[in-house]
Amino acid sequence: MSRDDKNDETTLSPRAREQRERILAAAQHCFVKYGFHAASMANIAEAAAMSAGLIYRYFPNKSSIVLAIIERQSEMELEDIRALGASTDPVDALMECFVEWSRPRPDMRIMNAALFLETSAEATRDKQVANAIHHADELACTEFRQWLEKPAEEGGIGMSPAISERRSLALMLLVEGLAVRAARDPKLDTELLREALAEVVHKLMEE
Amino acid sequence: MSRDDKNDETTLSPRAREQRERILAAAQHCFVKYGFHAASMANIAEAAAMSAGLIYRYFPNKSSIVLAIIERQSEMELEDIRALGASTDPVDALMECFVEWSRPRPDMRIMNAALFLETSAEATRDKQVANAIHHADELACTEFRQWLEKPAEEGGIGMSPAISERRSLALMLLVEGLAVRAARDPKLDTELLREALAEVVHKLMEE
Amino acid sequence: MSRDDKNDETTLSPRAREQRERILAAAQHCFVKYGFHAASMANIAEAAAMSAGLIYRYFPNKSSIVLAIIERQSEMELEDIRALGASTDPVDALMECFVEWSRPRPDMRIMNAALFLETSAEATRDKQVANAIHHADELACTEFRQWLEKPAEEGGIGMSPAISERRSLALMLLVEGLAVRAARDPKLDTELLREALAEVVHKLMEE
Amino acid sequence: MSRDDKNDETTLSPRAREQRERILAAAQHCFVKYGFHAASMANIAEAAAMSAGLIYRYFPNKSSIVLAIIERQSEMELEDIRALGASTDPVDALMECFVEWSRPRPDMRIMNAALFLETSAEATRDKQVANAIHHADELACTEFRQWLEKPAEEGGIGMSPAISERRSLALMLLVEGLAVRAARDPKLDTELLREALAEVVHKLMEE
DNA sequence: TATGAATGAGGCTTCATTCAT
DNA sequence: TATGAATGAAGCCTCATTCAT
Repeated sequence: MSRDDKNDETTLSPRAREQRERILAAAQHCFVKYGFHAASMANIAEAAAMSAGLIYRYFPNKSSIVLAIIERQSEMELEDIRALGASTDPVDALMECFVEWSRPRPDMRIMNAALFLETSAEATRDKQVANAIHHADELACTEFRQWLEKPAEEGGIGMSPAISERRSLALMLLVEGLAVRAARDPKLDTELLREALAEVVHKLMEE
Repeated sequence: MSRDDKNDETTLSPRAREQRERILAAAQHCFVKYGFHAASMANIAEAAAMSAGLIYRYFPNKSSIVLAIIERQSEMELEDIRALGASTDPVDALMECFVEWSRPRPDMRIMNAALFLETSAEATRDKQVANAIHHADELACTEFRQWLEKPAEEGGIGMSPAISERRSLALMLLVEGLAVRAARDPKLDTELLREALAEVVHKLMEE
Repeated sequence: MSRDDKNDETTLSPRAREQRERILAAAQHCFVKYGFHAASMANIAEAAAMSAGLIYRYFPNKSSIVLAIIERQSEMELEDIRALGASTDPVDALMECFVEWSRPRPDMRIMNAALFLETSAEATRDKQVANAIHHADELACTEFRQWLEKPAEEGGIGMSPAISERRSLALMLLVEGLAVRAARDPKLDTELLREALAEVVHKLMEE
Repeated sequence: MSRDDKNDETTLSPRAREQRERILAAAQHCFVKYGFHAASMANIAEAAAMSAGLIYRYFPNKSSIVLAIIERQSEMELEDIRALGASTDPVDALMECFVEWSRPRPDMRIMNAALFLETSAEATRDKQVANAIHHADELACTEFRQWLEKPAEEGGIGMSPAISERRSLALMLLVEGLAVRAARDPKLDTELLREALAEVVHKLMEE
């Protein structure tokens, strides 16, 4: 969370912000394609159409880029979850997630299954990543609970906190399992998946 | 699956098989600790208490070790799933998985959450890994279905194939979500998790 | 000595001279702090509160700055020696040198032990530096001799040229040894040093 | 002083010791030629006729090589001082030092004026270097004092400790000044230098 | 005049892999 | 069979220098 003031988004010139964005997009592309470790700064530089040296004007080192990507990714996850709550049919929202995550070249979207899994694995080894992830997960979990507890008069289910605690966890397992599936079997029969999801999700939303 | 004949397990001398085993155990240890890319051949050689050069007598290169580890891992997954079916209480079996996966140093066991996730991510990029994984997943899924469909007279639930197809998929999502949780939040409250799992699993086992 | 005409001090506008001065002061500061090689143009630019690019309007490259600093330094050395001759007690003057040279942050003064030593070492490798230094040393030596030979009626010692030739060399060894000491042992007991210097200097000033 | 056990000279294989020696000789050569910072690992590798990577089997990084060279150099300095005490005429010994130090290519000897000066300058900036140097200087100073205090019946001067404290410091200044001269003016008239040294040294050896 | 973004070469270091022994 | 020395390519990063603005 604590960023170098130099790169603090609030004090960045438009140009600098633009460049950072370009680099992050390139990095995201390369990380998806090769993985965090296998992607080289040269790969990223090429994808960003700039020299490798220039990247270091905007990021102090490679791992800060990784971290920035992880933070961005976490934000996307949160948005996904919010979309899930906002959608008429949560199953549709989940399916959309699956399809997007398993797309071979998700250029436009930060969230990507392989990245998500690698990030999760990295949390096991890198304290900084672990912290970033933990924070993101807390937000995600809260979001799930608020969704389940939203009163009926607001169009929600109005689940009791005692139950929502368990159910939100179950939902997280499901969503994260979806990410694993997206990576391991991107060609999974979507109809079958939809049915399976529909069943579980509905069971989980009953009081 | 198509292995170099030289290393085909059926033609291997006992000595060779032993050495391969030693190397794989060491590699597993290192991959868990550092990740596939960050673990070096030197790390593995040291963990195996042999010279780096010797490893190349048993494996043509690093990625063949990775592949072998992935295959072994898949076998362990299968065993986990079988244990799940065999246990009196599947929830207990799941909890055991979670605890083992999230252990900081699972020296004795091949299956490990971080490894599983990294492997899954790698499937996105490496065709060979993808194939190995796909095969493993099919076996796993079949196992789940057989468990759900086991006739009542044999102590099973006797679920109908039409339903078990969906439910086995849901179970996989759950189990794989568990792996993600184990990596992202190893200190997760196990009591809460048990309750959440119990609820979903029981719902999924109802006709 | 042969400078680029563009930067010849005689043809420089006051503005340009001012800028050069600012750069040199910054460079001196950085060279003392980091050493000739470790100090970067970016460091110097920051210390001079100007852009890196602008420096190149006043100096063709980094090594020309190094050379300019060396020349300035030589001038300071000469002043030190003159101060030594002019002071009532040469030992006091030497002590002052030592203290200034070994100061951690001699911001105001160009002469600095570490810089002096690095410069001397560089003379071994760079012909231009060697020339600059040789010239400076000749002036310094002459200064010493003139001081020793100054007639008694002018308040001097009136040493004979035959002897002053040797003694001035001995004095240089002493002063330069002082620079080495300042770098190697800046916390050297100044009282002891004063006594040691007093003894030798007085012996060297006897006919 | 505290070395990595792996590189502890007492546990090194003959081969390893040989290689370390080869690397150090090459490094010494390059450091003299280019300076500590300007000499690259590639330079050293080439001079040692081995690949750059191989150097890292024997030294963990460049600065450990620098430190090793500094330690060796300090040992040579000590030997020089001992030779000075042991020689019939200390002035001869000093002259020999000067000549050796100022040789353009002192391949056989570690001690070299430029290296000595650069080391001294580096002590200003690097704590590890400062420590190594401080230790070396203490030994050197002790050596000087023991020489001056050696009783007459053993062929010494038998100087009193009170005086030797000052005189040994003066001698160090002189010797170190000699190093500076060797770097700054390697073509200095040796006859003149000898006379100058003879005079001061003899004065310093009188009670 | 002044900026600072941009480059490209080069520096240090690691590591999979080979090979003489 | 086993070692571990050796290599070379590649990775990350820094920096003097240039150039469009």
